[in-house]
Amino acid sequence: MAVRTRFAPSPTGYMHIGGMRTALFNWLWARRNRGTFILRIDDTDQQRNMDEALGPILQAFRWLGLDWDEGPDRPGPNGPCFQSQRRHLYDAALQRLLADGHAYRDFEPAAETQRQREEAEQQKRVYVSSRQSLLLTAEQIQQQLAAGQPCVIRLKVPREDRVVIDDHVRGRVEWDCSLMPDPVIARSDGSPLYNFATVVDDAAMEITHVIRAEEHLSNTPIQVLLHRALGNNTPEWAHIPYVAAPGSKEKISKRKIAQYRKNPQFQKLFELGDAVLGRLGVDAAADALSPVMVAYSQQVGFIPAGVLNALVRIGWSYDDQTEILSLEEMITKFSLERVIRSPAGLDPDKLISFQSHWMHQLSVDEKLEGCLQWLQRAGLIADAADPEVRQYVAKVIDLAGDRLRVYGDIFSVDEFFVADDAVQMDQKNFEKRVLNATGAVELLRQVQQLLVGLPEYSAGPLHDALQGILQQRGLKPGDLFPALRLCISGRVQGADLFRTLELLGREKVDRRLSGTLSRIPGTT
RNA sequence: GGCCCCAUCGUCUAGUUAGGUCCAGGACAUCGGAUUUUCAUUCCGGUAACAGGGGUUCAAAUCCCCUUGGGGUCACCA
Repeated sequence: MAVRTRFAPSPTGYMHIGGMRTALFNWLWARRNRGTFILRIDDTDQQRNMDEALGPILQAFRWLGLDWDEGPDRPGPNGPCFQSQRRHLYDAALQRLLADGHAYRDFEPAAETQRQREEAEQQKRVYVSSRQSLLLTAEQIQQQLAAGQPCVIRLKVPREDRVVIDDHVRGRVEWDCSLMPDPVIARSDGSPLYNFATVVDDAAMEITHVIRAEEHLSNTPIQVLLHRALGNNTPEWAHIPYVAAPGSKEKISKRKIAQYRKNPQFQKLFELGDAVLGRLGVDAAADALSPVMVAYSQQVGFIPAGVLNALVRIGWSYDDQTEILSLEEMITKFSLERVIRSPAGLDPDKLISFQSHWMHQLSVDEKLEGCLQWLQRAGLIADAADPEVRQYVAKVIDLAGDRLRVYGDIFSVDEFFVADDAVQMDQKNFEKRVLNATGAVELLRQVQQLLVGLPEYSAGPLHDALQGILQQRGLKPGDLFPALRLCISGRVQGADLFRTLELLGREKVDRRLSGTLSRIPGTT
């Protein structure tokens, strides 16, 4: 039978990193089996603006290159992919269940049910539904209905049964039905609940493998029972571990961002993110964007290959060696059997490491397209289409080399883009290397003179000339290079100094040197 | 609390189904060293783990039991 998997997010307005990992596993399983991947929208409880809430989710899929065979924009042979548009199916199934006696109308007031629940808990007794409404005769039920008495519809759990599944990752898991309350499958307004709609749709869409996070494991017996009651074939199950917060076993959550900021393991990612997002005018401290969301990595300038590689290795491995995998390799190598059982924490450091690896694989042209976008959004370049700008940026990228891990890292060499008087000076090092270093200022003046008159302003000659001064004066590289770099870029560290000088060019270097040196008090 | 799940270096994991080749392998992080004008990269090297206790066995990270710990879930949310 052809494999059909689905990922069914509810439109929340953002794509969660953990959900993305679940989606990836579903997608991978479908692709590796030449099956079908379905994107279904679980919007049974949503009143908000669909476009707005769904947009970011589809956007995340498109960005990462996970395509769907059936989805919001392309209904499958089994109907639309919005649950809100499949109501007739749920209604029909409900009628069937009611007629068969697998489900019943429960007129018990919610407060009363709640009371019983609490009472059972107090008495340390397992709570199961009272089923008082089952005592009603058909006439009584009609009367209640006619009187407008509200009721929910519950599945009548066969209490003498057991549910046993053979989960692809967890193995055999079983439940005793005598311990289960009758789950509500339709609200008093007749609308279906998640567990019910899911089962109806999974069956209608002929889903063969339900691959979802472990937190759904407790929903499984209910869904199995529902499938049985409906006479469906039960899909195969694979409950993958949820994605935990770095260094913990707790499910990673959007609400705990403030906590994560204090987490040393999250340090680097936040530093990277803050630096980039700050430049883009995005308030990273606000709730709107956080590392828990897929959009965060995109905004910071991660590339799909890096994110995908990090995601696939959370809770899954191919063997004891393979770390680097392209999407294509994942497709051929992925298997449910090698999904790990215990929760796995997202490792921000490893994310960055995978990202660096894949970024380094990109050609200068590919990096160029990305960096141009970031530079433009930060207002550091005026026109990304301008051939001269493009050529210049390409050179900067080449010079930056491995320092460019994410597109946003282009901001770490912003000395190539800001105005001469807008260079941010590392004041502390400036004092140490220039102001308080004996003879530094005088040396820099001599260097400035030398550079202005240098016949050929390129890395080689620049190197030779500067080395020449050092030799002449019996100085070490450390006496000049950091100081010079500071004057022209504001930083003590960076890419090759001579190539930096060359790229910046004679005029800029001279202006920056003049500007910096003129601000030094007590000198003329 | 009930039900269910999980437990190997700081982290992600290999090894557990078929016990021996594992005084436990890889990757990231970290620490040292080499290269380099600095940083980054690259290359070498180091530190570092089978939660605890009982069994079974000639032999257990691997099988069984118990304990402990962690987590998920218990809605007219998804």
